[in-house]
Amino acid sequence: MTEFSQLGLSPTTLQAVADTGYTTATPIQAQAIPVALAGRDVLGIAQTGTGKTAAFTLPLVELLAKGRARARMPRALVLAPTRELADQVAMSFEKYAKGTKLSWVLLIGGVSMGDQVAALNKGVDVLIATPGRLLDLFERGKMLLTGVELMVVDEADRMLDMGFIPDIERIFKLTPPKRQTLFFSATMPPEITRLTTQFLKDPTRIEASRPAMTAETITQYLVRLPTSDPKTKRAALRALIGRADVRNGIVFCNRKSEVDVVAKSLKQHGFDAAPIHGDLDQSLRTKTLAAFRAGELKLLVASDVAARGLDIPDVSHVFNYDVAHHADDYVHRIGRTGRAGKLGQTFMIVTPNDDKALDKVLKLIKMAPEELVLDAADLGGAKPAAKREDGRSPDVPKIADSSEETRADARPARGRSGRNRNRAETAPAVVETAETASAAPPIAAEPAARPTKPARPVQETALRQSGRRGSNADRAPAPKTTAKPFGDDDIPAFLRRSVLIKA
DNA sequence: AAAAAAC
Repeated sequence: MTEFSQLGLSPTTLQAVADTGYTTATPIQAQAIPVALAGRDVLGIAQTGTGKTAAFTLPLVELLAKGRARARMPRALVLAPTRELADQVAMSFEKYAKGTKLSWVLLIGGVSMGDQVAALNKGVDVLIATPGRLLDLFERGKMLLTGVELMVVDEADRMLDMGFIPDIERIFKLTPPKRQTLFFSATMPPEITRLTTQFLKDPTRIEASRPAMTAETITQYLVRLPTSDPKTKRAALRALIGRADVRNGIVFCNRKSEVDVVAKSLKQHGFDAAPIHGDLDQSLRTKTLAAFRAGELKLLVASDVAARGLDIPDVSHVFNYDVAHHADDYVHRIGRTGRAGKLGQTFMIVTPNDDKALDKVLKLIKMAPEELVLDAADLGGAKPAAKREDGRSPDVPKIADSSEETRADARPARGRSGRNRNRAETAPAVVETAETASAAPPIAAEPAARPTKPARPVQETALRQSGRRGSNADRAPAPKTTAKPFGDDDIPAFLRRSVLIKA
């Protein structure tokens, strides 16, 4: 374990780290921070959730602390593929640049340019941006990139997926060649390799190897339906939500239109749900995500905009209303739960149309999720209303385990190195009846008694642009403990666990 | 196959 104090960070930065409660660095942080502080380029091959954001934010804060911002001449640039991810980087700056005079601005689309332009005119040290808005502002002559000493590219392979590579290339060329570059990607397809050989100078390659994909902290279930009729799927979803002791959950759909329909339907049935996807107004996206993070919204119905990288600690359930067409997305989706050592349950609804997609998912995760069977009656619909004393809805469907699945004994984590191929130990099959179901691992230790706070004002979006954000008090802070790895919240627990493999 | 991202 590497202590933070060993990494060459200044007392001010260390204090900001200490304030978050972390003392030990994750592997990517332990490796990347000294290299970056030495002024060298970094090629970080790491998934989201390895503590990557702090691995580049901290050296950035440290390296920039000395100089001063000039009008329209930012000194550092961080690029992220989605608005929400860019916002997360901004939150990281908010934490770690606290003791410095460093200023930053979030440059993302979907919000007015006014505040962004004002901040640029005034002079800002760090731009945290999605490529589209950055180039838009650049073309309008709102900033020069010739003063950029440091550039960070986050989630490069996702940028590739999204068609951003020409933009990234262009932005690279707008910055001076002598800049220092910190480049992160989960995978290294040829296009990305080409980019790094072209724009990075003798980078130090740092690899947090691809982690194991599932763990005993995440219990995965699969529900087969005889039909792909949307009504039946929605009824099944309601039944599952009603059955599970959902504290908060994300429902993933493959299409934006489906997100809207499912969210609307859930609301009509009395569930506390709201949609999030790329076609929705940015202020709504921001507000919805903030409400979900704050525990004010129970169910987030999402497209894959929310599948990757989003740091929402403490999601108790993930529902795959649709089987992810891209198997990687399934792993990212379920990785939204089971974080920070908490238990999580995931449910995947499978219809006869989903065979191909399901095959790909099962191949990737190398295990067979337990299959649940819903009563025909449940497909008529369950409602969340009228709780009994035991906290369960009277019309909670009984979920019977139809499979002969066996469970692996809990194994000690084998670290993040390589895929664990532990064979599951054969144990007597556990048939889950209505009785044993209630004795299932407690997912939500917390009662429903969460204080409700008013939703955060939309106006905060504007505040963010200027780098003078409102109080952070309502953004559920990371739990403070003394001796846990730094950035632990960012690591889905399942990344550190053994894999269950169907015997 | 779809999502994401600039106006």
